Amino acid sequence: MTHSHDHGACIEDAIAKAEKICMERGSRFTKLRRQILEMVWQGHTAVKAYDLLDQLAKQGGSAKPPTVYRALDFLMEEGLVHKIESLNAYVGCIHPEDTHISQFLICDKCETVQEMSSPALDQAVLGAADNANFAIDRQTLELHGVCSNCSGSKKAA
Amino acid sequence: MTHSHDHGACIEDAIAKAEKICMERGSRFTKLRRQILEMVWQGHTAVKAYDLLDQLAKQGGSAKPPTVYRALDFLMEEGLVHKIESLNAYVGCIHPEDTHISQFLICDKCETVQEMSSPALDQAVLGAADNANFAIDRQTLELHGVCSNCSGSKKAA
DNA sequence: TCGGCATATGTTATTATGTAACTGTCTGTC
DNA sequence: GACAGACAGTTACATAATAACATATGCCGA
Repeated sequence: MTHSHDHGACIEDAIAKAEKICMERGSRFTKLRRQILEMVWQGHTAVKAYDLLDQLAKQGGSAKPPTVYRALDFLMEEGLVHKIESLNAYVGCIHPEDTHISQFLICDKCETVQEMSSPALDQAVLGAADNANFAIDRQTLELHGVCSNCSGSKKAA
Repeated sequence: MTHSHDHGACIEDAIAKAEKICMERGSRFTKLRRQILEMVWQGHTAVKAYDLLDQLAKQGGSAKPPTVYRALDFLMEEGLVHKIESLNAYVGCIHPEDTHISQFLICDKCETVQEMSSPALDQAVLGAADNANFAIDRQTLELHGVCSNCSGSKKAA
């Protein structure tokens, strides 16, 4: 997943999708928002708000927290970024074009955050909530552990 | 769940279990820790660390953050309390006697936090991780929405 | 019973995370 | 160009959590 790949392509792809989505919805993908989104996408790890702040500061400006948080709020509303609650950090969404439930595999060694989409898991979550007659609005599902890269294990063919 | 019930019994039960568990393990269930645990159990909602701090302060002392956080750390280590990551708040565990994975239904109306235990969901989580060849250490599974009490809906018989 | 160790708590200070409220600025529309 | 609405800057603060050191407390063996 995270190992050797052309990450530049990931970033470009993310930005292109964001542009398209905002265009379609009539939301404004401003310079600042693009900048923040690019920073969030600097890798496949979750990025902290204050790290974004520092990076902005280094680029010359005198950025303050609200600047970053507002941009992040916008990006989250548009589904371009997710917040990882257990890390207080933010990660780029890999398929922002369709609204979806987000479930994450978070490697505590390499810090890679992998967004999952498991229909079976979705179903199980819905089923469990339904059993309790609970109407889900949003969910936080974050699995911490060690990814296949770091453990060196391979999926049996 | 949370509606009319003898909550005093819940608290007593929680404290009794905590006492027993700490006794068995040789951990010290001090006055402060008991006090914090009682406060966490003041209802079936998640409680914020700084609210605990305020309550301690009102009881006369001059409590500072580390006092509360250390007690919470202890209680979490012993499995007597869980942290709700999406709320930065803490809730009493309903069955601390056996170590278990924690999954929560969090009502955004009445704020009740209900701890779930769904084997099917457990299985689905394990299955999804296994598919990605991911070794889970710990998980955060928090479902936000509206509980059956607040929606007025009832489970079909 | 006393000394001493380990654990628990108190205290001071600081760092990390996030928001409120007000001000200025830009952009598109009429 | 005047205006409304959205965006960004700025100041101040609120909330969440930890580091580091000081003090107290309980426990155990000599």
